[in-house]
Amino acid sequence: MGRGKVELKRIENSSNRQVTFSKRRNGLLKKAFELSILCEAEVSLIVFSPSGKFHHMERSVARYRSEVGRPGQNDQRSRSLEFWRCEIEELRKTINKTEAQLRHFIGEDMELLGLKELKQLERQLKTGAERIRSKKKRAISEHVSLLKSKLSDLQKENARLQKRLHELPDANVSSRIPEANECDAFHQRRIFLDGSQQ
Amino acid sequence: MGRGKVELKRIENSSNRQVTFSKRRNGLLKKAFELSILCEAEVSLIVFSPSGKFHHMERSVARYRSEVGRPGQNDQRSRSLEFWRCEIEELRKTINKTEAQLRHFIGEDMELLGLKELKQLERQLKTGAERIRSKKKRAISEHVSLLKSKLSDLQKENARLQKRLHELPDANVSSRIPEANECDAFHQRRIFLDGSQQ
DNA sequence: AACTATTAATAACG
DNA sequence: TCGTTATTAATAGTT
Repeated sequence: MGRGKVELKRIENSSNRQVTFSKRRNGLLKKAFELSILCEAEVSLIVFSPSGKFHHMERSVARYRSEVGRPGQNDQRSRSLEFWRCEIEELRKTINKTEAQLRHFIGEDMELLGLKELKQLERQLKTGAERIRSKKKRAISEHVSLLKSKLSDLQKENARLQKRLHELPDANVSSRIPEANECDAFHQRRIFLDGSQQ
Repeated sequence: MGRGKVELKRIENSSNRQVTFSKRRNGLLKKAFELSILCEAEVSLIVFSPSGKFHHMERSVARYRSEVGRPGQNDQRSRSLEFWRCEIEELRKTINKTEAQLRHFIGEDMELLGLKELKQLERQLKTGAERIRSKKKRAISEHVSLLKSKLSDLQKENARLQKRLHELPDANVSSRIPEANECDAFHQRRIFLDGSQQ
């Protein structure tokens, strides 16, 4: 159904694949839902996109029961589905709570916080900031040491190369050779720039 | 699609319902399979017929794992449970990630962070701390206003009571009554202490 | 289960 | 992403 039939194999064009995924996923969810309504079936459809996003459609006996108010058929299937859904709900709650805390740390969603919570938050932030600052200091000083040792190595290498150049007969040198001090300055500037960018 | 459209409600005729279930279930399974191939998606479709029969279609890492890792376990029930387990695993991962971020904010678990991440973290903390400080200020000033208005009300009430006491004959007063200014000072000191503790 | 008249889904395109 | 349209695919009712 479409302008021409498609053969059943991975769609190579990534953009086409994404579009087709989106359309067919919706179609599938719709049909799954229809089946569950028309035929009173328990349907559970789970789709992970290639990029890892999660989509699902579910209409189980348990849900139907709660909607219609019909007393339960306590068969194992619906109970096990129920169990997993509960488990998942719990996990989602945990995620929401943790994410809320996270937002509090960056100063969002604070409307419901009391003075006490704000104070605690501030203290935690202060501790955190101090620890991070000291960690950063350490990281920077390590980085600087590394740069210094690189600089020193390069300077030594420079000296060695210059020495070798001076030892060569003039005939082997085709173009102008920079003087030792020019060369040094050139290398040192390069190194300095590299360092400052990191 | 068929001779006339159908409305989305339970098919009352039981035989029609069974036929439709069978047809649509096959269609759904087919489409789910196509989606998984065309778009490289992980798809799990589980259908329980009204009479309790189980049908499913899946193409996913979980299936691969359950078939390759534990060859004996490929009965239908355990496979459907496998998907829920998978979903739960994903959620747990999300929780772990969020909690790690949270620990970063309080300055723990920073061993693996680079300079860039540390800088970003510091900036976020700073912003957060500022927002929290201003929110706290607002909360405190609101609290102080509240206390002030309470103070004012109490002072008025005091004045009123004292006036009534003075109007009474001396015989009705059993103990010493504080002077108006003593009373004021007492209240103001209490309120001041309350305010400074918060 | 097979058949078809119809509706629904969707591939390609804008 | 969103809408349109030419086509194919699914399927409701029928045999």
